Amino acid sequence: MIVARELLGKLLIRRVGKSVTCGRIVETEAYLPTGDSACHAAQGENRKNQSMFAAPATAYVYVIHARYCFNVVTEALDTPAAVLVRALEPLVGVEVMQRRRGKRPLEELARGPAKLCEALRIDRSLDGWDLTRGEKLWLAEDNVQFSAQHVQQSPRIGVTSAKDLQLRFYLRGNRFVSKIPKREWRISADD
DNA sequence: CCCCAGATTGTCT
DNA sequence: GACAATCTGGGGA
Repeated sequence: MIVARELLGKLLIRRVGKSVTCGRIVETEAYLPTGDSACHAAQGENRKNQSMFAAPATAYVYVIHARYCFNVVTEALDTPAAVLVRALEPLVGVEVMQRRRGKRPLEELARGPAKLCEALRIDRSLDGWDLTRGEKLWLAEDNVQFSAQHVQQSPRIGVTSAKDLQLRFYLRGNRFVSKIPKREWRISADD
């Protein structure tokens, strides 16, 4: 949950051969190891979710509705928690993303968890990938400040259980965020 | 095997 | 905002 906030503003970088694509994280959701029925590991470990039980900074990539979604594992070994990255602001390799996603406006390239996976070509082969290796797929700091924007909190999108938990975080006013609630009811303190 | 959930998306009204 | 298309893997028979 803390990591979900910390990941906002960070860069997600992907290299496939010579082509590099990179985006700034503007929207995340936390999935907790306990008391969260929406967490994929709530029913214990299986082949599909086993990378959630891996070390922190492991990638957890799963398939849903015939699409991929990308998570960062956040807790210690055998404690299944992860942060879903829901939206990116495309920064590097826009043409490559457009080739992968079809020629769409900039806002449509990575606004949504499965859209960003298509734009960065993230698939199940990256499930369990160590994000600290600094190759293929990794995270980095952004030089650009976003202190002018505040972190907004809301319930998670699309979940059918634990709807009440406010575990989604996004940059208020950012045009690359996938969905804005009718009412923005709670603002978490900005660092 | 069969059934079906599911952290989605695109299209249509 | 409603809804159908899409498909993998878990769980039951």
